[in-house]
Amino acid sequence: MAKNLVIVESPAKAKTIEKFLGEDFKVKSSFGHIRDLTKKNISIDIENQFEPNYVVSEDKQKLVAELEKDAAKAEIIWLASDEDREGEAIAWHLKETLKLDDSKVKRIVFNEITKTAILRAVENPRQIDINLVNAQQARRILDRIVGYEISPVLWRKVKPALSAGRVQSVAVRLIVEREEEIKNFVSTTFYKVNATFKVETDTKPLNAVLNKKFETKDEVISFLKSCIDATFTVNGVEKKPAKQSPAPPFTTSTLQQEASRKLGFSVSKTMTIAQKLYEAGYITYMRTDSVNLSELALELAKQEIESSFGKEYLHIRKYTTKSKGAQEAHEAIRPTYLNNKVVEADASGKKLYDLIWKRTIASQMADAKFEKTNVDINISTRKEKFVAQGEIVLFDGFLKVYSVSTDDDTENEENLSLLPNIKQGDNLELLLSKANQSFTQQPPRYNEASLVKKLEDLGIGRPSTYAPTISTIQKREYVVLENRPAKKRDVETITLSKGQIKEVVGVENYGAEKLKLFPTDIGTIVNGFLTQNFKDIVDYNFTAEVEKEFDDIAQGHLDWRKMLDTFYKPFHKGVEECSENSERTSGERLIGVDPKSGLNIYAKIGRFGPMIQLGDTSTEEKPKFASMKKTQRIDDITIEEALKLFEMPRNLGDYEGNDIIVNLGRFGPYIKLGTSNISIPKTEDAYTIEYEKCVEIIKNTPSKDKKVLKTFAEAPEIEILEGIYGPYIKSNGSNYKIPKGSSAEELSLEECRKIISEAPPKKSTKTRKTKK
DNA sequence: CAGTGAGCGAGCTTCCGCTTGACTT
Repeated sequence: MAKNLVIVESPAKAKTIEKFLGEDFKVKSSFGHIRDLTKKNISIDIENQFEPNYVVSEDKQKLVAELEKDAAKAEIIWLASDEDREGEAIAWHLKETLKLDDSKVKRIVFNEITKTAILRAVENPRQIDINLVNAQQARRILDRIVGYEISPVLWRKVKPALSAGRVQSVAVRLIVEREEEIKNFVSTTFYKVNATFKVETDTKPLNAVLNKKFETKDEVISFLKSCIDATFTVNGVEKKPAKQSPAPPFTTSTLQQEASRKLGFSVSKTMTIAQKLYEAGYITYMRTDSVNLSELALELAKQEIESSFGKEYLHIRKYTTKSKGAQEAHEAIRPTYLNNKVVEADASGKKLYDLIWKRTIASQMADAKFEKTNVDINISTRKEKFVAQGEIVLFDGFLKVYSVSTDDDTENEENLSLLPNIKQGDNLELLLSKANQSFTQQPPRYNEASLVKKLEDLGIGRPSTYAPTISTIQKREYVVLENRPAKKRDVETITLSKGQIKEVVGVENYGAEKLKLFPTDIGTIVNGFLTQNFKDIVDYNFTAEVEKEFDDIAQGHLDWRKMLDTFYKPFHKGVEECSENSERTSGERLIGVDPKSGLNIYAKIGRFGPMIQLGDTSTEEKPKFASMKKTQRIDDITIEEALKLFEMPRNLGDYEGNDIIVNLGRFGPYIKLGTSNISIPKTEDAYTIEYEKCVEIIKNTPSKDKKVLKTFAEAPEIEILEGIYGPYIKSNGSNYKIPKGSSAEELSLEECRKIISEAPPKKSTKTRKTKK
């Protein structure tokens, strides 16, 4: 039996390390945290100095029992969780939970997985840093208090099952406020003038841009008029060197951004693929905020660059992080072996690996060098100048393998290239001058990746939570990912050619959106409620401020319980005041009056989401209600659209003895026919769909008869059925998996009963139940 | 799995950060 037990966080890491350490060491993984506050209540004894109540969750009990057994047999237990706040806490929880004696525990850390680094770590053990652990406890408890005290206020004041938190609520706020900026944005128009000149000494024409933008068409026309008889002279030709440096290696956030821009991957898709590459040993850990590369990686990069591109392309660089709150427990994301250009993976895996390989290699390559040329051209009749820019690449450097893309989808940049041969004093002949009408652009909406970037800039959230946060705010229906078609607008183009000024009006597309984050009514209303009642918590600087205090705790300068006490007193007072005094918030808007009944029509948030109310609640007559469609917004729904919602259900008449009833359900439009319900495809409109079409849908819907493999006369409640995941047993409404190795048709009643009685109690049924 | 919204009140919802499979009918 091994004398040493090493515990790391990740099983993939455990496997690698075991190889380096030899027979005396057994390496196990804790799979992250092993215990936490209980989920069902706040789990903190606030009166008793914020004493937390930690429990080992059900899915970790087996693991903890195993670790206990291994620890009992070992002489020394090496706690090798990550070198950051959470890692230190994991080590401490392990020590506490496994009841390890101080004399047997050694805490070691390494932030690269190489034999030298690990052996060095083993030679330099230390004790658990309790200050750092306390900083984590403060973080954990503060997040729990914020989440579990504010969320219930939302349940009472807005809608059940909503949530608020230090991270998610700021994410929603960013999206809501950006939408407001867009709504208030007034586009202004301006004109950019460019010109094409004939050059005496070259056949290639010279393209230039006027150094002034005009606001009105009159200004443009007067400018072009003054060009008709003007002479154009090259005033100066200036050449200067320029360079571009490569981007640093990937962190989680930059990988998500680049995979989104270059490969079109969602944030969660990127993480799933990266996880697989990591488990296969192709890349280093994918949840990191560090841009650092290990000495080993730099050596591998050097070899690869020298052999593939030559010595002149090599430029070893050390990058330092700029992001707030980075803890740098891991390396940057890089290929484990840089000479490995292609990996065995599916198409997406190959693409993501290729991106990581290129970014890593490029980060250690030389700057690209350019020569930039600026030419200004005098106009004899005006003081404005035309300006031409040229650029030639002297040395491509890192651009040989990688160029960073930007979020700017507007191709504003001129296509820079080689200029024709010209010198100062040359006279130019104007061939064409063109003024294009342009419009100032509204601020861009966030997509998943740009939201992650913004959160990281604010120091909010961690690499392991970016993807889950994005999914949470969508699950709560605070925001939606949507596309918007382009709109059209007229654009004027005014040209001057051969002494003639002409105007043309064309049409341009603008404002198309693809997979952008839009706030919903609920998101907007909850954000309004939070910014009004919990201003400090949703402040963009809140996280940065508490992080400073967590750092003080980690340094031993601040007591964690005191810190929490200082935070809690005013916070809790705010919670109580808000739940007593603030009004229920429904975002109610009076749309107008129903022309038929004269009743008021309101749009508001109800218990089940956005709805239309016909009539007032204070009157004798009970109001009528109808849910709004997902695409409709309280802000801009019209009376006509609202009244249309009351046209459901529609009875289209008899079909084989039953009425065809078209209605809207929780899962969208459907046809009710007798006892069966049939979904109406998205291509049809439930408000206008006709009888014949419904019959067609009914006929095309396969009957839901389940394939019964076996029944028992003695026990009619037990059935063996064929499902999409293979055969299973159904008994009294519950389903049971058939153990591997047994044939479904040959199961006896006794065996079925045994499977049913031995089945583990259902764990996750709650999450699948309809939310009621 | 298929409209609900008053009011009564049971009993439920909820956070962030660290890690992977188990699971779905």
